[in-house]
Amino acid sequence: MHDPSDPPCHAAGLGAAIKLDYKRIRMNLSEGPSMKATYREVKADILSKITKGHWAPGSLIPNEVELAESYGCARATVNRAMRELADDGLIERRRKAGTRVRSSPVRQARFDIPLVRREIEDKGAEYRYSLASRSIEGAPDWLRARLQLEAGAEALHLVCMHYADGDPFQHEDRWINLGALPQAADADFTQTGPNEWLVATIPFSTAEISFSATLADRALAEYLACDTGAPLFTVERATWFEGDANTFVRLTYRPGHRMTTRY
Amino acid sequence: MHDPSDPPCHAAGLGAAIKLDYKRIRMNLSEGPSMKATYREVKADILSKITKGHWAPGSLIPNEVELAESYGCARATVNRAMRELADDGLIERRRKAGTRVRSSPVRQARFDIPLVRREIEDKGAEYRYSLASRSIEGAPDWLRARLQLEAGAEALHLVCMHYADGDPFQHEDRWINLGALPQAADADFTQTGPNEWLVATIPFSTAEISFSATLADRALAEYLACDTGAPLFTVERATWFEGDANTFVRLTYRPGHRMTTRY
DNA sequence: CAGTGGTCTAGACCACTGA
DNA sequence: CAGTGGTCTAGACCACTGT
Repeated sequence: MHDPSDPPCHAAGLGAAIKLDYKRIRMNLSEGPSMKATYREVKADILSKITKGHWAPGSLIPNEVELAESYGCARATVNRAMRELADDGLIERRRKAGTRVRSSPVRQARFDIPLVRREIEDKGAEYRYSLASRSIEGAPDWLRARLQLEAGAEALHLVCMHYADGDPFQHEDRWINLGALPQAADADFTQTGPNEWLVATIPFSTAEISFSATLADRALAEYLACDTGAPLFTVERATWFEGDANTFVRLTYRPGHRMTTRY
Repeated sequence: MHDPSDPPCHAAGLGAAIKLDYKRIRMNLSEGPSMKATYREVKADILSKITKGHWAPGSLIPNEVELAESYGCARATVNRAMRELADDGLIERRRKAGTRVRSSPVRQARFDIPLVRREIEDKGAEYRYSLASRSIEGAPDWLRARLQLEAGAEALHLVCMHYADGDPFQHEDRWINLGALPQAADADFTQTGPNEWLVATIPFSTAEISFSATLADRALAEYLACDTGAPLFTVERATWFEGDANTFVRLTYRPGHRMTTRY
């Protein structure tokens, strides 16, 4: 994930394809300090020792000073390689105890959370947006619970649709906390979606996101032009900015949608 | 994601809560080089400048040398702070062009992909495993396509169930490529699941993972003790080791399952 | 070609933590 | 208390890339 050669959208580069400098092709990193190694080469070499089983899961790796000597580089260089491997979940480091190969590597995947517009345009399809309904309501109990809002909090409730080449792609059911974002009441959501407005207004926030499967009820089926009872992939997201909840959204995708990544 | 103070399982620490050294409490990082700053302090300070709007999205940030002077630290220290912010998707760096605040930050979330056993035991429930069926079959066409297997490839097909406190939790439909893992044919999957065997056998591999929603058919409904037609959250994963596909699995969760994270 | 980030170094001190 | 990783430095050279 640090490696600039990783594809930008995916993660945890196990296959750290390093750009090979042909001057270095002949060197055998496992042997002597024939040439100084870069941190990427060190990282790649250690990685291969792990994946090829030379260093078994759970076993202790030489310490940084020793590795630096054997690779013929500075300790800081080894340190960076090891730190990234630790971030990638492949090794475990503890002071005094040393560094070990993880017995069962942490499996983690990183997902991009794109704006719908980009998601659609990246497919090469034409994006279209439409606002289905807009109202200001007292926040219902489930929403107040979810966002930790006070009793009596008011929210802007929007229902929108996103289309790809004219076909329904995603249904958006959004609540904006007017206590934190009163200016949302004056925003015009008929031309662009609330997501784009929010990104422009509060670009940096923390979020809680969850994925699940839901059944198409009558209304959703009509919006998404699918059968009632279809299984739909759903994303819910709540975001906060400086402690205040500002929005909750439920995004429901058309049938068959998948979210994919590599790691 | 680099910050050791982040919770271990989640990601992209926007709220980089740094452990405050009380000796430093009085210093104002935005002012002079009254005291040397650590990379975490630099990172936190830059982050706050961004989130609080002092540095607008799209705007240019001072270069490393200038920042190092204003924070009273070495350029390498600023570099590490900035590199991590770039990894977190908050800023964009280009040689010669300098560093800019991302106009719309890259939203990405990191998910842990736990073993089912851990997932269940972490809930405080008792884990139970059961093998429902086992057979060696020619790989069906869809599987050969998905894993890029040759015609005539043989696969071990396993169907398993995972229970939490006796209730069905997850249905596992797994195919193991016997071309790459012939020893799987001799493994005993009656006591422990194929996942644990695979982790022990080929701990490091690359994977493609995808999430979707599927409908419970008759068989799934019986396995999961739910109604036919229930919407089920599904994870599919294919893994490769050194270019050879070794397994494909479809994991279907009991109704109502959610996968959640923060970022 | 010049400005910016990318990386490396040799050495230093610090912080944790296992024995 | 001693060994290991965590971080910082001051300086250097390199690799891109905008102008």
